[in-house]
Amino acid sequence: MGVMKDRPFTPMLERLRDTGLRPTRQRLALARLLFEGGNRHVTAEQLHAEARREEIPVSLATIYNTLNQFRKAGLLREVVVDSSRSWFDTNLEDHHHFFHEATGALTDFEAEGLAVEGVPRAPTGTEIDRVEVIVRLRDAG
Amino acid sequence: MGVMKDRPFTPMLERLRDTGLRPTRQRLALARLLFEGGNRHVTAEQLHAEARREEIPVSLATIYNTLNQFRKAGLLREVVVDSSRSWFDTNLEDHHHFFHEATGALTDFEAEGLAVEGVPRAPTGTEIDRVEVIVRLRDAG
DNA sequence: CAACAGTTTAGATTTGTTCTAATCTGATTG
DNA sequence: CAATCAGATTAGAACAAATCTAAACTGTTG
Repeated sequence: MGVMKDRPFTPMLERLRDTGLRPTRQRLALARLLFEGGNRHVTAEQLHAEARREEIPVSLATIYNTLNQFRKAGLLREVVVDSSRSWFDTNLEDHHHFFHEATGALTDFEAEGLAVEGVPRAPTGTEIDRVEVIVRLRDAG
Repeated sequence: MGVMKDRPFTPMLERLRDTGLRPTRQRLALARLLFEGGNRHVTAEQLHAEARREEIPVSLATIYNTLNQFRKAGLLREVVVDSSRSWFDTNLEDHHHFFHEATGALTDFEAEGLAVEGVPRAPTGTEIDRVEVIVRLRDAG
């Protein structure tokens, strides 16, 4: 509801064109890594390493450009949980995150079933953009 | 409940000694900036600038050391809202944050009155450390 | 297929943070 | 109260993530 879900087989090429981004070799290849095969979280360095493994010729600068363009185009969301690097999340549905401090592992959980009540009103001149819930985990003891 | 609150006039010196940190000139001066005069949020650079203004001779390295030691000692909490820098919060009570994306302004709101319900159980082997709520704000339209 | 705006790139740059190793200082002890 | 020494501070180097630069390249359009 709300979010217009892409049909699973919309070719990447079309999806990119729709955002106004030219479907170049690099963007197409990165889009495939990111969007084919389920939701995922990546950092720029991770995606770069993965691209190298798949022998996709793409520079780190382009990885950063592309992640930011995809984010601006609404194809990705940034998740801020870790002050040392930026995470990007392909899951656009309403959801929240588990963050395991010890390992840096980031996992989604659906917002369905979660209720945040009693959020105070936004300060004058502002309005609420999004309520983000981060559940920080430690090893069970 | 839970959090042992310091009496407001516990001298800084004692508070530091209690944490096992030697009350040096620098730590004492920084503790005064941080803890006297109400709760606040600072970045390392901000605190350094402030110290310079007050003519407290302290290096940026010491600011970082001190903020991290205070955090480990439980005198400060780190707030992760912004992937470009670390914020430290002197408010140790149970509370959450407004974050105004446009200006970078960070504000507290009390957890009292807020209810987060339906948080799924923690993945096996882990347990919930803390549930953090970040209310991201945009300019009212 | 010419032309050009948009894209990619290597490498330099910037920024926040941590590290290093030399110097200094608060606490302890005789 | 002087000597000692673990712990603290420091300037500057080093590091890592991210952005910028300007030159080369490539989709698209006419």
